[in-house]
Amino acid sequence: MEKTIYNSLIQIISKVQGLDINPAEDRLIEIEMPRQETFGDLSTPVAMTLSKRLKKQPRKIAEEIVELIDSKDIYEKIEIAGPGFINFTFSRQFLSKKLSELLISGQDYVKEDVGHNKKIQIEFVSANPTGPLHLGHGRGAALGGSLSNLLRETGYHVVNEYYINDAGRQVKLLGLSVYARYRQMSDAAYPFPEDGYRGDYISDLAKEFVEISSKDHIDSLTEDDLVSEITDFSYKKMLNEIEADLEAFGVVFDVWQSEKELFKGNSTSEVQRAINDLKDRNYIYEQDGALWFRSTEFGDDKDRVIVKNDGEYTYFASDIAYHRYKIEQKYDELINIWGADHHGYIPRINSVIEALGYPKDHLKVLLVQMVTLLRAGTPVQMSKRSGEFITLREVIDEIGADTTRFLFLTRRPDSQLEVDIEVAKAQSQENPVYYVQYAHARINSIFEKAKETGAVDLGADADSGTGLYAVKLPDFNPDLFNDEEMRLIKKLLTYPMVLKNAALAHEPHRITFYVQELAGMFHPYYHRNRVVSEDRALTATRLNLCKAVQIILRHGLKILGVNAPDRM
RNA sequence: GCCCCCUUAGCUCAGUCGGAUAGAGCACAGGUUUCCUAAACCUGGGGCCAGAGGUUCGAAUCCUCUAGGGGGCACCA
Repeated sequence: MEKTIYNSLIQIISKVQGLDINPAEDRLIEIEMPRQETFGDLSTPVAMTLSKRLKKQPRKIAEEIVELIDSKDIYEKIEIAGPGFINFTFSRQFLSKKLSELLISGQDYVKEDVGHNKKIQIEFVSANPTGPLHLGHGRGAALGGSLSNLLRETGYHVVNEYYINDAGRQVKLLGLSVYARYRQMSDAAYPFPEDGYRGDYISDLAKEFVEISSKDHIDSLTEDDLVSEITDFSYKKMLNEIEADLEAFGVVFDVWQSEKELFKGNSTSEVQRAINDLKDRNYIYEQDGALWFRSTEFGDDKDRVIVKNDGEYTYFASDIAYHRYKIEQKYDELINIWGADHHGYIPRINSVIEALGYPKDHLKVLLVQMVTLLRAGTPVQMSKRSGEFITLREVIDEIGADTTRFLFLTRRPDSQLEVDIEVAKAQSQENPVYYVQYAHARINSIFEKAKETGAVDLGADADSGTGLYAVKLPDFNPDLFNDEEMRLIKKLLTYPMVLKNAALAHEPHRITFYVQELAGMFHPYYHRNRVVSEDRALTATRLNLCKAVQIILRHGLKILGVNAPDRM
C-alpha cells in the first residue's frame, strides 16, 4: 500500500519544476497513517516539506503533484487538505487485489526486506551465572528475543548471543558461598563469605554437589581444588538453569560466549591481542603501575584502567576483547541490550569501538529500564546478595510466559516498569494478551463451524492442529464487503508498514500495539456480522477476510514470542 | 556536585526520526447470550501532554531552565 504511493510520488517529484534533488534521498517523502478516517487511508506531508525548498505555497505544490498522478483506478479519491496534506483513499478494487495477494502468500506476504540480509548481532541478558534470572533480566530477554524475531522477519541475518561472565570475582564468590554452605553441613559455625550469595539455591547447590560426588573423591582433594571444583559445578549448573528458564520464556541463543575463553592462551589470548591492538594504535599508557586505556580521546569522562597495579585484568579488559572479537566477526551492526544501571558504561564501550577504527554507531546500546516489583502494592526488595528476589521462573510459573512477555512488550523499553505480581495474577482474566489470543482462537472456531456446514474444506495435511493454515478458501466477491470490513482490510494492509517501521526503530512494542488494535477491530466485527450463513457467496467472502486477520495476528504474535492458540 | 532515563485521563501506558480536533486498555456506571467461544460486545463521563521560556508555516514530540521520580558516577563486577 505504502509502496504504491511512494513509487508514484518518487516519479512525480523528480519531474517537479525547479527541484534539484533526488527525491529518494533524505527521507523526503514521508507516508503516514492519518489518525482520522476522514483524512484518507494514507497521507503525505511532502508538499509542505517541499515548500521550503521551492519557495512555493504547499497547497500549490500539492495541486501540481495530484495533477500528475495518473493511476486513477488505484485511488477512490486524492484530496488536498489542511495546510497541504495530500490524502489518499484507495479504491475497493485495489484493496481487494491486495487482500488476495495477502491470502495467497500467507505469512510470506509480510516479508518486508528492510535488512537486505545485513548481518546483525544482538547480545542480551548476559546475566552473571551466579544465580537464577530475575524479572529484570526477563525484560531484557523479552526485548532481545522479540527484536531478533522482528529483524529476522524483515530481512536481516541475526545472531543472538549471550556473554557469560565466568571469569571474574562474582563467579569465585559463588563458589566460595557454595563451599561455605557445604562446610556448614558438618560445622554450623563455619564462616560465610561477607558478600557471599545468600539465596536458598546456594544451599541446594551444596547438597546437589555432595549427592553427585563420592565422599572418597571429595576427601582426596585439597581445599583449593575442592573450591574450584565446586565453583565449576555451581556456575555450570546455574548456567543450565538460566538456559532452561530462557527456553521456557521462548528465547533461544545461537552463541554462548564464555569470558574465560577470551583469556585462553596467555600471550596469544583474545584479551592480550586486543590490548596489543590498542597499544599499536597508541591508546594505551602506563601510570601508577597500572595500564590505562585512553577513552577520554573519544569523549569518555576519564581514562579507564584495564590492568590493575596488582597485575589483574579489570572486567573492562575482557569487555574490550569481547567487542573486538565481535567486530572481527564482520557484523554490519552490533546491538547490546543492557539494564539501565549500566548506562554509565556506554561512553567507554563506544570509545573502544572508535579506537578500533569503527564509527561509534557500529554498536548500538539499547537500555532497558528497571523493573520495580510489587506484591500487593508494596515493593519487593531485590538483591541477589540477600537472596531476596523474585525469579523469572517464578513469574512464568505464576502468570505464564505469554502474559509476562506481552506485559514487557506493552511498554517502551526506556520507561520504568512497575509489575505487581498480585495484580498481574489477578488480572489474568482481563489481560490484554488473552484478548489478542482469543481473536486468533475465535477465527479458528469460525472455520470449524464453516467446516460443519460444508462451506469450506479444511485440509488434513496442515501445519496447525485444526488444519486452518492449509485450508483451501473459496473465491470471494469484493463487492460484498461492507464498510466495516473495508476498514478491517485497510488495517491489515498497513501491517507491513508497521513491521518495517518497527524494525527500523528497533521497537518490537509497536507490534504489540498493532496486534491489540487489530483484535480490537475484529471482536466488534464478529459481534455485528455473521460469518457462516446460508448465503454461500457472503460466507466465502467473510471467511477470506477472517483468514487474513488470522494470518496477520499469527505473524505478529510470533514476533512477540507469544503463542497463537487454536482454542482457548 | 556531574551525567543518563522518565513525567500524557482516577490507574497502567501508546502517540509513527515535528504534522491536521491528543488515543487505547483497566477501573467506574448501565446494558447484551433461543446467534460461528461472554477470555467477547454495546452505551457513558473523563486531559493546563509536570511547569516556564524559546526554535517555525506547525511542538506532547526539538532546545534551555525549573520541579518531581528512578538510575549511574571504582585500579567492583
